Amino acid sequence: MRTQDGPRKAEAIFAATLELLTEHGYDKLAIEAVATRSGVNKTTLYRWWPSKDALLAAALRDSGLFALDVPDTGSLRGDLLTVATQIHRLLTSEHTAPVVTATLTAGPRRPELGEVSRSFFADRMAREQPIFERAAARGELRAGADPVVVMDLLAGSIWFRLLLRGGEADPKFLEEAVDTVLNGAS
Amino acid sequence: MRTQDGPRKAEAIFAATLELLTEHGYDKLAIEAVATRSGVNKTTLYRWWPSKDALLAAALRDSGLFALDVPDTGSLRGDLLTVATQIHRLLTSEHTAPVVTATLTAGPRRPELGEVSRSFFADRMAREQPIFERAAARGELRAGADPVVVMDLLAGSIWFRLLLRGGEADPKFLEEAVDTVLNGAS
Amino acid sequence: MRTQDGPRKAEAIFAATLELLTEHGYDKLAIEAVATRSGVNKTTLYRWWPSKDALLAAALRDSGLFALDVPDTGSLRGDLLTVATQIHRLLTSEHTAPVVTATLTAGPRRPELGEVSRSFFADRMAREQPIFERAAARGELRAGADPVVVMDLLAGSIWFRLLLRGGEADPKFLEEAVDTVLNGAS
Amino acid sequence: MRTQDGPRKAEAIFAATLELLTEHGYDKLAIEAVATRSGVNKTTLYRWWPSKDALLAAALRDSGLFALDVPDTGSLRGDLLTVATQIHRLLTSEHTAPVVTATLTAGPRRPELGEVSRSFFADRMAREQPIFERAAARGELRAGADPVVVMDLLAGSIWFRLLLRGGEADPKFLEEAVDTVLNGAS
DNA sequence: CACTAAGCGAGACGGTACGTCGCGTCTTCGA
DNA sequence: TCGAAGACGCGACGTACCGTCTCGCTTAGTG
Repeated sequence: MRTQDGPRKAEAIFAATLELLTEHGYDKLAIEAVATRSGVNKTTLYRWWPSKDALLAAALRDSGLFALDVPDTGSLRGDLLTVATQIHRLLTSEHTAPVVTATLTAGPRRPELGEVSRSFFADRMAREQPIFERAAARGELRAGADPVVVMDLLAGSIWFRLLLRGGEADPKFLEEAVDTVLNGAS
Repeated sequence: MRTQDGPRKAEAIFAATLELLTEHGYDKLAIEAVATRSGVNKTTLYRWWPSKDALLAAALRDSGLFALDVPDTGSLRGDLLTVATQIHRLLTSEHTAPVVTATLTAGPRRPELGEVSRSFFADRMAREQPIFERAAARGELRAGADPVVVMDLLAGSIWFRLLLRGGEADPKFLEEAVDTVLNGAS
Repeated sequence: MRTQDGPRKAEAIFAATLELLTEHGYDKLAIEAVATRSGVNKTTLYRWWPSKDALLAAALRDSGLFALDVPDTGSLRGDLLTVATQIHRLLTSEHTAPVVTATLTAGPRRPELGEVSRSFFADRMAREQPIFERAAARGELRAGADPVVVMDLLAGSIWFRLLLRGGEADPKFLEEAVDTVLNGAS
Repeated sequence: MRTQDGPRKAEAIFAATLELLTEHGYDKLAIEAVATRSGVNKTTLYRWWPSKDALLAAALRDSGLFALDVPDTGSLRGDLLTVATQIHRLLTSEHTAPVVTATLTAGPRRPELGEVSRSFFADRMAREQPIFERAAARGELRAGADPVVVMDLLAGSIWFRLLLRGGEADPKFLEEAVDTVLNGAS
C-alpha cells in the first residue's frame, strides 16, 4: 500500500497551526490546541511531526507566506526600495508579522525553524540576484560590491529597527537606508 | 522593618537566572529551577517579579552584560569597525550569545524584555552619538546623514547575517559592511 | 511547617477509589477517574501515591472492609462455621466481593497489594488463634494440629470453589468442609 | 474456498502470547506486542479474537500447560500426595506459575478466562474421580464423603497458602494437609 | 492451471489514559 | 512582618495501546 506523504487533514492542521501562532504567539502554541482546532487527534500530529517546531516549519513551508515578488523597476534604487517596502510590510502587516517574527527570530536553539529561516533567505537571495545583475549591467553598482552584503545591510536595518530598537520604519527611513546603501555600493 | 527593594538573595537569583538561560535557552528557563538553584522558595520569586520576563529583565539590567565601550580611534571608520566587532563578539561569544539573542529577539510579545531591549539600544545610541559628532567635526560625514540610520544599517546587517541568514560574519564582512555604510554616508 | 500525612481530601479519594474499583474492576480503575470523581487534581494523586496499587492499598487499609469478628460460640465447630460463613459473605456480598477478589488475588506481580493481602491474612490468623486455644483447652483439637493448616484448608476451599471452580458454596458445602477439617484435626 | 479455523500463524501467535504473559504479566500483555513478536499484523489478531482474554484463552487451551497426570499409587494417601505435589509444582515452577496464576485468578470480571478456569477444573475433577472410586473400593473413604469437597480442601489450601497468604507450601505442609483431609474423610 | 474469494499486511486514525513538568496561587507557620 | 515551606489546581506535554477502518497484495482450493 502506498504511504501517504502527510496526514489527511494536513491543510486544516497547517491552518490551525498558523492561526494559533498568530493569535497566541510561539510559546503558547500548543499542539493540543492545534489538534482540537483542526479536528484531528493529538496522536496524529505526533505521528507526523516529532515536535512543535517541525510542525510549524512544515506549516510555514506550505503556507506561501514567504512568497516573494522580485521587482524590476528599471533602476537599482527602485528595485531596492520595492524590496525594502516588501520586507517592511512582511514585518508589520497584521497577517504576517506574528508568524514571521516568531519564526525567524527563533534562532539557533530551534534547528527546524532555523532551517526554514535559512532556506528562505537563501532562496530569496538567489531570486534577488537578477536585480544586481541588471544593476551591474546598467553600471549602477561598483565592481566588487557584494549583493549579499547590500541585502544584509538593507534587510538587516529594517529588522533591527523594527524588532530590536522597537521603533518604526517609515518610508522616509526606508528611503534613507536605500540611498545610503546605494550610495555606498555604487 | 525596612521594606527591601528586592529579596535577600537577589544576587544568587540573578546569577541562577542567567546561568539557566545560558544553559537551556529561554523557554526552558523555569522559575522552579531558578528557585531551586538559588536556594530560594518559588514563592519568593513570585513575590518580587510577576513573571519570568520581569525576573529576566531585572537580572539582565543587573548583569552588566550590556556594558559598552564607546571607542575613539580617531577616524569614523576605525570607530565603526570597533563597534561592529563589539557587536559581533556580543552575538557570538559563548558567554553572551545565548543571553543576548534570547533576550533581544523577544519582540513585541514580551513587553518586559522589549523594554530591556529598547532601553539598551536607546542608551547605546545615546552613547554612540559622540562618534558621529567627532566624525562630523572631522568632515567624515555627509551633512544630513542620520547616525541612527547608520547604526541601524551596520548593527542590523550583523544581526541579520548571524541570526536570520544563519551565516557567519567574518572580519572581511564587517569591513565591507562598514565601508559600504561609510561610503554611503560620507 | 508541618508536613501533612496525606492529601486534604483523602477520604473522598479513598471512597472514589473503592467505588470505581467496585464499578469497573481493577484494570479499568483509572487514576484520572479517581481524580475527577473525588474532585482532586490528578497531580495530587501522584504527589501522594506512586502508583495505582499504592493508592488502592492505602484505600483498602483505610476502608475497614477487612474488619473481622472473631467468634466464640463455645465449640470449635461453631466457631469454624461462623468463620467460614464470614469468608463466604466477604466473597459474595456485592459490596465486598469486587474489592476483595480484585485485591487479594493480585498476587506476586503487585507488591503493594500483595503486602495488603499478606498483612490482612497474618492479622486475621493472629486474631483467630484464640479459637484454637479454646478448642485445645476443650480437647477438641488433636495435639500437633496446626491451626494455620486448618485455616488454609477451610478458607482455601471456599476461595477455590468460588473463584477457581466457578461454583457456589452453599451452607451444606460449608458444613461439609468444616466437618471434614474438624474430623481430620481432632 | 474453505474457511480456516484460525490464522495461518496461530502457533506463533499462541507462543508469543504465552511468552509475553510469562515475561510481563497479564496486564502488560499487549496485543500490539503479540502482533509484533509473532510477525503478524494487529488486524489479524482482531479478526480472530475479539479481545485479549479470548486470545489468551485460546492460547491456553492450545498450550497443553494444563495437562494432568492422574496418579495411581495404590493408596488414597499416595494419590492425594501426588496430586498435591503436582498442584504445588504448577503454582511454583517458573515456567507455569506466571501463566497459571495470571489466568486462573482472573475471576468473574473476565468471562473468557473464567471459562477456561472452570472447564479446566471440571475436566480435572472428572479425571480424578477414579482416584476416589478406587479409594472407596479399598475402603479408604467414608461413605458420603464428597470427592469434590476433598479436592476443594486440598487444592484450595495450596492456592490459598501460596497466593493469598504469601507463604510457602513445603512438603511437610502438603503432607499435613493431605493427612488432615484424609483423616477427616475416611 | 487459472480464477477467485478468503485471508492477510500495511498504514492511518480517533480515542483514553498514562505519568511528568512547570506554572501561578494559597495557607500556614516560624524567625 | 517577611518569607520559607508545602499543598494544590491547572494545562500541556509526549507516549503507549486500544480497537477500527480502508486498501491492495497473497495464497490456496476448486472448477
